[in-house]
Amino acid sequence: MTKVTIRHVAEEAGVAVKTVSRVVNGEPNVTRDLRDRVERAVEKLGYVPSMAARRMGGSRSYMLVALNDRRNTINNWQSGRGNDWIDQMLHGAMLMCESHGYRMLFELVDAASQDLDRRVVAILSALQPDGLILTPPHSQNEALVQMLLRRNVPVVRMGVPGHGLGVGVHMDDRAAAFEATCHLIDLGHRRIGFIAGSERFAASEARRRGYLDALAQGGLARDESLEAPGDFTFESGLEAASTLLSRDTPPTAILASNDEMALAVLHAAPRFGKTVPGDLSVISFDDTPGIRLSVPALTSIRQPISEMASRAAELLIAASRDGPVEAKDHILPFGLIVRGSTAPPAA
Amino acid sequence: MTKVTIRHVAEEAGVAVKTVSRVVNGEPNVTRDLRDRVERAVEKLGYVPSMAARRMGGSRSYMLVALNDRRNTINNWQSGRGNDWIDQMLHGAMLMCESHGYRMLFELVDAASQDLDRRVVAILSALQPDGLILTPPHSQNEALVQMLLRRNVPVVRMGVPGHGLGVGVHMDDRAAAFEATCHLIDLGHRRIGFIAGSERFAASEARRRGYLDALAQGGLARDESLEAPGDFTFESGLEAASTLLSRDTPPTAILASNDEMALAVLHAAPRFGKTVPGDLSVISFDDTPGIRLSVPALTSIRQPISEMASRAAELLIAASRDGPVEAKDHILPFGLIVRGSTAPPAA
DNA sequence: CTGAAAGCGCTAACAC
DNA sequence: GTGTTAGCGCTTTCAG
Repeated sequence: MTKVTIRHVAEEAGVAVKTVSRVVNGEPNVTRDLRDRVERAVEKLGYVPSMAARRMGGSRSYMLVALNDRRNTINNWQSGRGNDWIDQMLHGAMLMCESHGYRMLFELVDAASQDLDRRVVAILSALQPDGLILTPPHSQNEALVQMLLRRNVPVVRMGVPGHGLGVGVHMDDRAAAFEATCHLIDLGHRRIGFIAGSERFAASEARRRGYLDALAQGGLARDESLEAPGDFTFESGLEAASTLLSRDTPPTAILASNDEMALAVLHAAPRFGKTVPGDLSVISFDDTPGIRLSVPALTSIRQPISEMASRAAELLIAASRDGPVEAKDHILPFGLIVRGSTAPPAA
Repeated sequence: MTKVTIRHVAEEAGVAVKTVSRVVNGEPNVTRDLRDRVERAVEKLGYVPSMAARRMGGSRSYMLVALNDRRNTINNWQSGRGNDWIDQMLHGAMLMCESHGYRMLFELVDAASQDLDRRVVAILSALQPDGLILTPPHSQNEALVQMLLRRNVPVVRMGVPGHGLGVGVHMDDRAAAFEATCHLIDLGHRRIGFIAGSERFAASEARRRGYLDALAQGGLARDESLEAPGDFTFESGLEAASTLLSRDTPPTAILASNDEMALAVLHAAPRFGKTVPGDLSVISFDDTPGIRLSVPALTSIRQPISEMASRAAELLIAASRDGPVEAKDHILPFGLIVRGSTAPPAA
């Protein structure tokens, strides 16, 4: 447990502490010879700089913090429903951090908290990260983002457009809903239902827009009675499905704003004498792990979560070296994964 | 962005820095009056101690590291299959850490790595955590644990018994397999198949033992041709199912060592003209999120992952205050979740 | 190109 | 009870 410090390396190599520091951090102005000697000493002693000391001495902490909604996250964990967003975010961000010698710390703060700002500032004070990744719904909290920007905290907003307020890394939800709806129209559907997502999330409105865009382009009149509200829960999906399917002229296809609600449609369909995809096609958003196992497996829009997280981390790490991130949006491609829940309407 | 340090608080309250430190850390020997003054100053200034500085000055880092297998974890992420173990581990450990003012850092190291020890030591050197949570397969690597213990790193081994080598937090896999098998026997099954898990994991052998225990207690002779090997993958489950179901006298029930392989049995059954649970009952291990969605939903043994992680964190945090953790095992209760995949055998 | 010295914000040890 | 001092291991600044 004898700790190896930079001083030990310096002695071993017969150089000054600062020289070791230069070598370890890849700084210029070291002769080949000294560099070799230091590297050999580092190797021999198994030296690894202490993160804490680096933070104390220098201006960087080699750490990024990702902020997630506490309630949502814990709910997902507790219900045993899994947590695809968290998984994919870790996937993307951790690996990117790793490849740059950074660490990713993942923190939970309740988005509905009264003293949200205070809590976030407390995290920043304690951790002093080199950057902050905000996920929905935090990432759409303009007041929060503004406060952070005012404090010069490097921030990337994930899952939403930055609209000039900081940098955003996201997919085009509107285009995705458009493409999903077009897929249904191409199959021959004319009455296409839509189950909206929670208004707490900006993506919900974008998805509705995309749905309407596609109707318009397909020459189909908007029928508001084909649009049902939802809040991303299974229960709300059940209710929306009942509303839509009990109409006199029910839709032959439904676009649900997330997987959970689409699964609810699958669940509700038999009660209305509908088989999927025979009598009813279903498309969902998110492509979470479970939907491969449903019967039928769901056709779904895949969000590039790990890619967004990876990009977010990359931008922040670059910024910690080269100065402020440019306040622009990075739009990453989504995918339409066609599985068994979509088919032409019954003749 | 003006950083608030302990010195600012000391000035504001008109006391010495050490007094602030005492108050913030809940140490004794401070009068009511001074304590109040300091607390008010802390509140007013929004002071939060810097983790890095705490680590530098003191003997604690207020941080725990959880070590997971890199390959497994990344595979699960990439395949979009979800990662229940990681989710539940974070759930348990993070919340426990949070409630004690600790942080949880989650690290990936390839268990098959040639220089595993070196990599782990590098993590410890960089982070200097107050404790290390080992998960399978790292937690069963005796050499690794021994190295860690030699270096006086506080360690908790998750998912496996400690056998006196450090502290273990786990469930009783043997008893769980026993109970699952008994459930099948109680339903009236006499020919019960078993699909083993990968030998890389110690739990696999324990599960086989439990299966055999139950057969013995139920007065059923062991029939080795009812035991098929597996490695926790869907493919291996498919192969095992084929082997078992193509016998002249196929089993009427199968106990699979994890969900993935059980889902494979569900998938294979129709090919052999079997319906589940009519002709074939299936029980699995792990109770991951997806199996609620399979048809039928799987009866499964639930591992108390979040509880184990929570306990592990608790032990480590206690140890960082009160000295070494006692080298004993903590056995947490599992659950048998009965769903739709088990029923009495066809008459 | 290299090195010496001065902190970073905190706590441990010790004095008062 | 309370305050003072001396580091922790690094990087920053500034001399050489």
